[in-house]
Amino acid sequence: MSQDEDNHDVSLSELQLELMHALWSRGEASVADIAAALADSRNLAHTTVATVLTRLARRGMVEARRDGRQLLYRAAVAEPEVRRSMVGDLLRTVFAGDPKALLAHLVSEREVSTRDLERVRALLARKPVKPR
Amino acid sequence: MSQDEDNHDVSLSELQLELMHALWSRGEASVADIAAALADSRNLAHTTVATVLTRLARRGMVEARRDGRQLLYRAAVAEPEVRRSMVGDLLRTVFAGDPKALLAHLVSEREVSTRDLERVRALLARKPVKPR
DNA sequence: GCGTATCTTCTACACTTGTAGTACGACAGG
DNA sequence: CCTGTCGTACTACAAGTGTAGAAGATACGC
Repeated sequence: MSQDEDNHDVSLSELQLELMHALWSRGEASVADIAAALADSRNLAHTTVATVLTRLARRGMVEARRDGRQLLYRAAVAEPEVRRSMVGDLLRTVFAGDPKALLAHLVSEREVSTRDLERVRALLARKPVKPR
Repeated sequence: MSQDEDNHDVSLSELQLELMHALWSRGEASVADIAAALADSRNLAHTTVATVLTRLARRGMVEARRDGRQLLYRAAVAEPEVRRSMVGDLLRTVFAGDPKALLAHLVSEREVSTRDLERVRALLARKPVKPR
Protein backbone atom coordinates (compact mmCIF):
# COMPACT_ATOMS: atom_id res chain seq x y z
CA MET A 1 0.00 0.00 0.00
CA SER A 2 1.21 3.45 -0.80
CA GLN A 3 1.99 5.29 2.37
CA ASP A 4 0.65 8.42 0.82
CA GLU A 5 -2.73 7.74 -0.60
CA ASP A 6 -5.43 10.32 -0.53
CA ASN A 7 -3.84 12.63 2.00
CA HIS A 8 -2.15 15.95 1.22
CA ASP A 9 -3.68 19.39 1.43
CA VAL A 10 -4.75 18.72 4.95
CA SER A 11 -5.18 22.27 6.04
CA LEU A 12 -7.88 23.01 8.55
CA SER A 13 -9.44 26.11 9.98
CA GLU A 14 -9.45 26.81 13.66
CA LEU A 15 -12.98 25.59 14.19
CA GLN A 16 -12.34 22.50 12.15
CA LEU A 17 -9.27 21.78 14.21
CA GLU A 18 -11.25 22.05 17.40
CA LEU A 19 -13.64 19.42 16.16
CA MET A 20 -10.79 17.20 15.03
CA HIS A 21 -9.17 17.51 18.43
CA ALA A 22 -12.35 16.34 20.04
CA LEU A 23 -12.42 13.38 17.69
CA TRP A 24 -8.78 12.55 18.11
CA SER A 25 -9.07 12.41 21.85
CA ARG A 26 -12.34 10.49 21.83
CA GLY A 27 -11.82 8.12 18.95
CA GLU A 28 -15.46 8.14 18.04
CA ALA A 29 -18.10 10.66 18.95
CA SER A 30 -21.58 11.81 18.12
CA VAL A 31 -22.48 15.33 17.15
CA ALA A 32 -23.85 15.85 20.64
CA ASP A 33 -20.57 14.66 22.18
CA ILE A 34 -18.60 17.11 20.11
CA ALA A 35 -20.98 19.94 20.75
CA ALA A 36 -20.68 19.23 24.46
CA ALA A 37 -16.92 19.12 24.23
CA LEU A 38 -16.79 22.55 22.64
CA ALA A 39 -19.53 23.96 24.79
CA ASP A 40 -17.27 26.03 27.03
CA SER A 41 -14.94 27.39 24.39
CA ARG A 42 -17.68 28.09 21.89
CA ASN A 43 -21.40 28.14 22.12
CA LEU A 44 -22.43 26.62 18.86
CA ALA A 45 -25.84 25.46 17.83
CA HIS A 46 -25.69 21.78 17.52
CA THR A 47 -26.69 21.96 13.89
CA THR A 48 -23.60 24.07 13.36
CA VAL A 49 -21.45 21.26 14.63
CA ALA A 50 -23.35 18.84 12.42
CA THR A 51 -22.80 21.03 9.39
CA VAL A 52 -19.09 21.34 9.97
CA LEU A 53 -18.77 17.60 10.47
CA THR A 54 -20.67 16.91 7.28
CA ARG A 55 -18.34 19.15 5.38
CA LEU A 56 -15.31 17.55 6.94
CA ALA A 57 -16.70 14.19 5.90
CA ARG A 58 -17.16 15.40 2.36
CA ARG A 59 -13.51 16.41 2.34
CA GLY A 60 -12.53 13.02 3.67
CA MET A 61 -11.17 14.33 6.94
CA VAL A 62 -13.61 12.35 9.06
CA GLU A 63 -15.76 9.31 8.55
CA ALA A 64 -19.22 8.67 9.83
CA ARG A 65 -20.80 5.46 10.92
CA ARG A 66 -24.49 5.11 11.50
CA ASP A 67 -25.59 3.94 14.92
CA GLY A 68 -29.35 3.88 15.08
CA ARG A 69 -30.55 7.42 14.67
CA GLN A 70 -27.18 8.88 15.37
CA LEU A 71 -24.02 9.26 13.39
CA LEU A 72 -20.75 8.44 15.03
CA TYR A 73 -17.81 10.28 13.61
CA ARG A 74 -14.16 9.47 13.79
CA ALA A 75 -11.13 11.18 12.33
CA ALA A 76 -9.96 9.86 9.00
CA VAL A 77 -6.65 11.66 9.19
CA ALA A 78 -4.21 11.40 12.03
CA GLU A 79 -3.13 14.36 14.06
CA PRO A 80 0.56 14.10 13.17
CA GLU A 81 -0.34 14.21 9.54
CA VAL A 82 -2.28 17.39 9.98
CA ARG A 83 0.56 18.86 11.99
CA ARG A 84 3.01 17.95 9.26
CA SER A 85 0.89 19.47 6.60
CA MET A 86 0.14 22.66 8.45
CA VAL A 87 3.64 23.23 9.70
CA GLY A 88 4.78 22.55 6.17
CA ASP A 89 2.47 25.23 4.84
CA LEU A 90 3.63 27.76 7.37
CA LEU A 91 7.22 26.91 6.64
CA ARG A 92 6.76 27.33 2.93
CA THR A 93 4.69 30.48 2.97
CA VAL A 94 6.13 32.38 5.89
CA PHE A 95 9.67 31.11 6.27
CA ALA A 96 10.52 30.51 2.63
CA GLY A 97 10.69 26.82 3.38
CA ASP A 98 13.57 27.11 5.79
CA PRO A 99 12.89 25.21 8.99
CA LYS A 100 15.88 26.72 10.69
CA ALA A 101 14.33 30.13 10.23
CA LEU A 102 11.29 28.96 12.13
CA LEU A 103 13.49 27.53 14.81
CA ALA A 104 15.33 30.81 15.06
CA HIS A 105 12.02 32.61 15.26
CA LEU A 106 10.89 30.45 18.14
CA VAL A 107 14.02 31.18 20.04
CA SER A 108 14.21 34.86 19.30
CA GLU A 109 10.58 35.32 20.21
CA ARG A 110 11.34 33.61 23.48
CA GLU A 111 8.87 30.88 22.69
CA VAL A 112 11.50 28.37 23.54
CA SER A 113 14.62 28.98 25.56
CA THR A 114 18.09 27.82 24.80
CA ARG A 115 17.60 25.47 27.71
CA ASP A 116 14.66 23.93 25.91
CA LEU A 117 16.85 23.47 22.89
CA GLU A 118 19.43 21.78 25.02
CA ARG A 119 16.85 19.55 26.59
CA VAL A 120 15.37 18.44 23.31
CA ARG A 121 18.80 17.97 21.82
CA ALA A 122 19.86 15.79 24.67
CA LEU A 123 16.67 13.81 24.46
CA LEU A 124 17.03 13.26 20.77
CA ALA A 125 20.64 12.34 21.12
CA ARG A 126 19.90 9.34 23.29
CA LYS A 127 16.52 8.40 21.84
CA PRO A 128 16.77 8.79 18.09
CA VAL A 129 13.86 9.86 15.97
CA LYS A 130 11.30 7.17 15.46
CA PRO A 131 11.68 5.82 11.98
CA ARG A 132 8.93 7.12 9.76
CA MET B 1 2.99 55.51 21.51
CA SER B 2 1.53 52.15 22.22
CA GLN B 3 3.68 49.47 20.69
CA ASP B 4 0.57 47.55 19.83
CA GLU B 5 -1.87 49.78 18.10
CA ASP B 6 -4.08 48.54 15.34
CA ASN B 7 -2.24 45.30 14.68
CA HIS B 8 -3.37 41.85 15.79
CA ASP B 9 -5.17 39.28 13.69
CA VAL B 10 -2.51 39.57 11.07
CA SER B 11 -3.17 36.31 9.34
CA LEU B 12 -2.63 36.17 5.63
CA SER B 13 -3.35 33.70 2.88
CA GLU B 14 -0.65 32.30 0.69
CA LEU B 15 -1.32 34.67 -2.18
CA GLN B 16 -1.52 37.62 0.15
CA LEU B 17 1.80 36.64 1.66
CA GLU B 18 3.41 36.51 -1.74
CA LEU B 19 2.34 40.06 -2.39
CA MET B 20 3.55 41.15 1.02
CA HIS B 21 6.92 39.54 0.38
CA ALA B 22 7.23 41.51 -2.81
CA LEU B 23 6.44 44.68 -0.90
CA TRP B 24 8.72 43.89 1.98
CA SER B 25 11.67 43.36 -0.29
CA ARG B 26 10.91 46.38 -2.46
CA GLY B 27 9.75 48.92 0.06
CA GLU B 28 7.37 50.51 -2.36
CA ALA B 29 5.96 49.11 -5.55
CA SER B 30 3.30 49.64 -8.15
CA VAL B 31 0.75 47.04 -9.16
CA ALA B 32 2.76 46.40 -12.28
CA ASP B 33 5.93 45.85 -10.23
CA ILE B 34 4.21 43.29 -8.05
CA ALA B 35 2.56 41.57 -10.96
CA ALA B 36 5.96 41.32 -12.61
CA ALA B 37 7.49 39.98 -9.42
CA LEU B 38 4.95 37.19 -9.22
CA ALA B 39 4.93 36.55 -12.94
CA ASP B 40 6.95 33.35 -12.82
CA SER B 41 5.32 31.74 -9.80
CA ARG B 42 1.81 32.72 -10.78
CA ASN B 43 0.32 34.10 -13.89
CA LEU B 44 -2.18 36.55 -12.57
CA ALA B 45 -4.08 39.15 -14.50
CA HIS B 46 -2.84 42.47 -13.36
CA THR B 47 -6.31 43.44 -12.24
CA THR B 48 -6.16 40.44 -9.94
CA VAL B 49 -3.10 41.84 -8.26
CA ALA B 50 -4.79 45.20 -8.01
CA THR B 51 -7.84 43.65 -6.38
CA VAL B 52 -5.83 41.79 -3.80
CA LEU B 53 -3.86 44.91 -2.98
CA THR B 54 -7.02 46.94 -2.59
CA ARG B 55 -8.36 44.40 -0.16
CA LEU B 56 -5.13 44.31 1.76
CA ALA B 57 -5.32 48.08 1.98
CA ARG B 58 -8.86 47.90 3.28
CA ARG B 59 -7.61 45.57 6.00
CA GLY B 60 -4.80 47.96 6.82
CA MET B 61 -2.05 45.57 5.82
CA VAL B 62 -0.68 47.87 3.13
CA GLU B 63 -0.88 51.54 2.39
CA ALA B 64 -1.17 53.22 -0.97
CA ARG B 65 0.22 56.52 -2.13
CA ARG B 66 -0.84 58.18 -5.32
CA ASP B 67 1.85 58.95 -7.87
CA GLY B 68 0.26 60.45 -10.91
CA ARG B 69 -2.05 57.85 -12.36
CA GLN B 70 -0.37 55.07 -10.44
CA LEU B 71 -0.66 53.87 -6.90
CA LEU B 72 2.44 52.97 -5.03
CA TYR B 73 1.91 50.46 -2.28
CA ARG B 74 3.98 49.70 0.73
CA ALA B 75 3.52 47.27 3.57
CA ALA B 76 1.86 48.66 6.67
CA VAL B 77 2.81 45.71 8.82
CA ALA B 78 6.30 44.38 9.27
CA GLU B 79 7.27 40.87 8.36
CA PRO B 80 8.29 39.85 11.88
CA GLU B 81 4.92 40.88 13.12
CA VAL B 82 3.18 38.69 10.61
CA ARG B 83 5.50 35.84 11.47
CA ARG B 84 4.74 36.27 15.14
CA SER B 85 1.05 36.33 14.55
CA MET B 86 0.95 33.38 12.23
CA VAL B 87 3.28 31.22 14.24
CA GLY B 88 1.20 32.13 17.23
CA ASP B 89 -1.95 30.97 15.51
CA LEU B 90 -0.39 27.69 14.51
CA LEU B 91 0.93 27.19 17.98
CA ARG B 92 -2.43 27.83 19.54
CA THR B 93 -4.55 25.82 17.15
CA VAL B 94 -2.30 22.92 16.30
CA PHE B 95 0.05 22.57 19.24
CA ALA B 96 -2.28 23.56 22.04
CA GLY B 97 -0.14 26.62 22.59
CA ASP B 98 2.95 24.69 23.53
CA PRO B 99 5.99 25.95 21.66
CA LYS B 100 8.07 23.04 22.82
CA ALA B 101 5.66 20.71 21.06
CA LEU B 102 6.34 22.54 17.84
CA LEU B 103 10.03 22.33 18.46
CA ALA B 104 9.73 18.63 19.08
CA HIS B 105 7.74 18.31 15.89
CA LEU B 106 10.43 20.04 13.90
CA VAL B 107 13.05 17.72 15.22
CA SER B 108 11.08 14.51 14.96
CA GLU B 109 10.04 15.35 11.41
CA ARG B 110 13.70 15.86 10.63
CA GLU B 111 13.01 19.43 9.66
CA VAL B 112 15.88 20.45 11.85
CA SER B 113 18.69 18.27 13.07
CA THR B 114 20.21 18.16 16.49
CA ARG B 115 23.16 19.90 14.89
CA ASP B 116 20.89 22.76 13.87
CA LEU B 117 19.67 22.95 17.42
CA GLU B 118 23.21 23.16 18.61
CA ARG B 119 24.10 25.77 16.07
CA VAL B 120 21.17 28.00 16.91
CA ARG B 121 21.74 27.52 20.59
CA ALA B 122 25.34 28.51 20.27
CA LEU B 123 24.42 31.49 18.19
CA LEU B 124 21.82 32.68 20.62
CA ALA B 125 24.11 32.08 23.54
CA ARG B 126 26.68 34.60 22.36
CA LYS B 127 24.35 37.03 20.63
CA PRO B 128 21.43 37.43 22.99
CA VAL B 129 17.92 38.02 21.75
CA LYS B 130 17.37 41.50 20.50
CA PRO B 131 15.29 43.35 23.03
CA ARG B 132 11.74 43.67 21.83
C1' DG C 1 -50.57 5.32 20.71
C1' DC C 2 -49.27 10.35 21.35
C1' DG C 3 -46.76 13.96 22.10
C1' DT C 4 -42.14 15.46 22.92
C1' DA C 5 -37.46 15.42 22.61
C1' DT C 6 -33.62 14.04 19.31
C1' DC C 7 -31.18 13.68 15.17
C1' DT C 8 -29.95 14.38 10.53
C1' DT C 9 -30.49 16.77 6.21
C1' DC C 10 -31.37 20.83 3.54
C1' DT C 11 -31.40 25.45 2.85
C1' DA C 12 -29.77 30.09 3.82
C1' DC C 13 -26.86 33.89 4.37
C1' DA C 14 -22.99 36.92 5.24
C1' DC C 15 -17.92 37.09 4.43
C1' DT C 16 -13.51 36.11 2.62
C1' DT C 17 -10.60 34.71 -1.14
C1' DG C 18 -8.90 33.79 -5.86
C1' DT C 19 -9.61 35.34 -10.21
C1' DA C 20 -10.69 38.43 -13.79
C1' DG C 21 -13.69 41.32 -17.00
C1' DT C 22 -15.64 45.97 -17.93
C1' DA C 23 -15.79 50.78 -17.63
C1' DC C 24 -13.71 54.96 -17.55
C1' DG C 25 -10.06 58.57 -17.01
C1' DA C 26 -5.54 60.27 -18.39
C1' DC C 27 -1.54 60.50 -21.24
C1' DA C 28 1.56 59.97 -25.28
C1' DG C 29 2.41 59.53 -30.34
C1' DG C 30 1.33 60.93 -34.65
C1' DC D 1 -7.03 66.49 -32.23
C1' DC D 2 -7.70 61.39 -32.23
C1' DT D 3 -6.60 57.01 -30.81
C1' DG D 4 -4.59 53.48 -28.45
C1' DT D 5 -2.44 52.33 -24.02
C1' DC D 6 -2.04 52.02 -19.18
C1' DG D 7 -3.92 52.27 -14.77
C1' DT D 8 -7.53 52.31 -11.27
C1' DA D 9 -12.22 51.36 -9.67
C1' DC D 10 -16.20 48.62 -9.85
C1' DT D 11 -18.64 44.46 -10.62
C1' DA D 12 -18.90 39.45 -10.80
C1' DC D 13 -18.67 34.85 -9.61
C1' DA D 14 -17.39 30.29 -7.73
C1' DA D 15 -15.59 28.15 -3.38
C1' DG D 16 -15.09 27.66 1.27
C1' DT D 17 -16.38 28.90 6.04
C1' DG D 18 -18.99 30.14 10.26
C1' DT D 19 -23.40 30.04 11.74
C1' DA D 20 -27.93 28.44 12.29
C1' DG D 21 -33.11 27.78 11.25
C1' DA D 22 -36.68 24.67 9.12
C1' DA D 23 -38.21 20.25 7.80
C1' DG D 24 -38.58 15.63 8.31
C1' DA D 25 -37.61 11.02 10.61
C1' DT D 26 -37.58 8.56 14.98
C1' DA D 27 -37.30 6.86 19.44
C1' DC D 28 -39.01 7.17 24.42
C1' DG D 29 -41.86 8.08 28.31
C1' DC D 30 -46.16 7.29 29.93
